[in-house]
Amino acid sequence: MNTPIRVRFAPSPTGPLHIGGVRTALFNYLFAKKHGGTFVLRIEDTDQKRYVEGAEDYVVNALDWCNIPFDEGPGKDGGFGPYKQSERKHLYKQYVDLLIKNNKAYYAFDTAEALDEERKNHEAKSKTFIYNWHNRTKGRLVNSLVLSKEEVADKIAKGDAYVIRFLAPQDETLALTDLIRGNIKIDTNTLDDKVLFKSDGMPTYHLANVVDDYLMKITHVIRGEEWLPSLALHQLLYTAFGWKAPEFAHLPLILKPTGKGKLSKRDGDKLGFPVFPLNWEDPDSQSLSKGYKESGYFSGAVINFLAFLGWNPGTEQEIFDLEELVDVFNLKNVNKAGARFDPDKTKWFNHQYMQKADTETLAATFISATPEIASMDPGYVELVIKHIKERATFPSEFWGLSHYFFKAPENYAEAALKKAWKEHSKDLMLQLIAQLEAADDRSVEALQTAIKGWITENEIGFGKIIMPLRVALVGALEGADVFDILFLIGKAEAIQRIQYLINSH
RNA sequence: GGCCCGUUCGUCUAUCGGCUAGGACGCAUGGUUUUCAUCCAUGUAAGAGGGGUUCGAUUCCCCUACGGGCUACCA
Repeated sequence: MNTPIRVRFAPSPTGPLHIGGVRTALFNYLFAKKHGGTFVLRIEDTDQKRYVEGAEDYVVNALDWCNIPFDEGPGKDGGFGPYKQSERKHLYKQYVDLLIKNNKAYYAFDTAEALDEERKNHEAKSKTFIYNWHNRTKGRLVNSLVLSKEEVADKIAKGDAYVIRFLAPQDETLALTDLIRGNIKIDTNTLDDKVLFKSDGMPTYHLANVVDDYLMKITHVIRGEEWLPSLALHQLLYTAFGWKAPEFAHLPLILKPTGKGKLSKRDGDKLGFPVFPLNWEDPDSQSLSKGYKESGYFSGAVINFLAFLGWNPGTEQEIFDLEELVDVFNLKNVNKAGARFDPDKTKWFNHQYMQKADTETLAATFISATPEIASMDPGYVELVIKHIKERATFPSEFWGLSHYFFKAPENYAEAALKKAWKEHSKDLMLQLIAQLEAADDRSVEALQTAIKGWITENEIGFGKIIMPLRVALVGALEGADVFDILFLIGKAEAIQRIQYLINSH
């Protein structure tokens, strides 16, 4: 009795998929998986002018990286294909003709220039030009509502350009339902007669969207709030066709971290955080926009923080993997208000995921990304990672955090030297070398016991030993536990580094 | 301008008429680390304003303000 749940993510290939788009895809995915449904990807490329080469592949790759692959879509036919609207072009005309036949739509021959002119005139009188009931049969507009049947047929036969407009009903109050926002009432007199079919023979978004959702048996339309104003039109279209409309849910928008408006590409450039999942090189300007992937974000972290933009589980748990999200996701917990994007919190999420990440994998990527350690033993690198990952948010920080595990410092930080290197230091370091040579170095603990014991017994003071030792090993007063460093690089290397500091100061 | 949606700490949010308004990020302070970071603890800080409804409103209704979206032969 239950109809199978089918949702779709329907981006337009006009550029790289924006992080807001990824969130829409994610919520669709979560909803589908939660209900054992199907997640469909449909490419809405009805506007050839805005088509951008590579954008479609980008969407697929991005979803793939995010681990939210589609069940049906381009290259994955589930019996409802094709999944690109340009390949479905032939389907739409018959539906719009049906609307014309039933007096739900009409031909309009107004040129773009003529309409622009109307708009300007209205604006000059500080009025708004709306193509609908109050002027479609009056004024200067040319359409099949005012022309005779013969005139219309004649114009079409002659090859005059035309569009097909929806005939919005008059004096009706529409009761719309949104799963997130509840009931919305709309006066149909405020609606305009939207173009359904363009003069280039392509449908507009509104027509293609409704027809395809119907043909693809979509049960729930989960999309961004920017579509809320179109809900009335879409509902009306379903009614006009005599189809049962799907359920609708409009997601709150993702807003800029600071300032006004919704998150845009420029915010990322300006504030230094990605707004795209993957790198994107603009084919025209050749300019590169950084992606989350290439910036060192874990896809799980990106998904996690995206899920929390406009949604929350109602509990105090914040870290969720994809499966857990599927488990607890609920449209009822989606907020109505727009959510400001917070780059700091995304970094915090990434830090959390860094701690959970597999050290062997981290070591492997670290090695391949760092020429200095290309020939290092992966086991050793993994040990190093274990010691430094708690201080890292991104893998790109690894080298800066761990270089002293691989090579001796080439110079010493001025401030560190000033603080740690005193009159007695040379002598003490010489003594330390002697202690190290004799020390049991089979474990960190043994090493630590030996050195600490020596310091305590002779009442030298930890600072006098540990600080210059750290400077010798690291080159600065920073880094991991000094005994961990000592143990990992080995006492021979450590002695060499201490000797070098003694000789040079 | 018109239409629609929204409004709890700086930010993301919990609260489904009865709370000292909870958590997280950020920030501050303290502790751990004789380093730095992490980590831990504590602190900081909110219900846009005005009317109703009610014994009682952050929660329900209305108005105003503010924010956002849409207003193309773009999606």
